[in-house]
Amino acid sequence: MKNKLKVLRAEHNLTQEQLAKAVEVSRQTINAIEKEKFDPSLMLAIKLARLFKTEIESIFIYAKD
Amino acid sequence: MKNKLKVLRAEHNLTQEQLAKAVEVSRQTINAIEKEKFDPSLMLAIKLARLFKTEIESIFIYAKD
DNA sequence: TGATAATGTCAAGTTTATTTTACATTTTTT
DNA sequence: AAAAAATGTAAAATAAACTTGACATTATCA
Repeated sequence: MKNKLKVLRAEHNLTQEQLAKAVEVSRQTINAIEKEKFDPSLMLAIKLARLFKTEIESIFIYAKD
Repeated sequence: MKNKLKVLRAEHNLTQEQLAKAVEVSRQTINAIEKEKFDPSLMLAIKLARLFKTEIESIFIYAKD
């Protein structure tokens, strides 16, 4: 699954640390998601979408097969 | 986190087994999510929203605090 | 009513998300 | 250029999602 977190974060002028705090996870979690080491939980995805006032699907792009 | 899976599944006339197959998880996973034992992964949530042609947020409702 | 399908649930195991700690590298600021 | 801030990364531990298999209960149907 691909994602646009890094771009969104840049657009909003946030550090990984600040974003992490805003959605209540560790900085390493944000980093790992940006680096696409793993996908966020549904709850974290919802929090991120809310924060950036956008759709989950426009942040996290999953193309089937 | 609350969800409307059971209702959606009923509206679409699907058994847990059929739904499980459609989104490629086990029947027990569907059952556990309906019973709110745990939340789906982001990928599974996306698949379910696609299948039911609706928004993730209208299936899975997370109220903060 | 008796058979069959559907659902609920449990245990044990695997995989994935997330944490903490720690340190190295890169970027920004003074 | 030196200091400080931000990012990348890794290991070890924990928690959560998910699997398979098995069985019990409930609903549907012939």
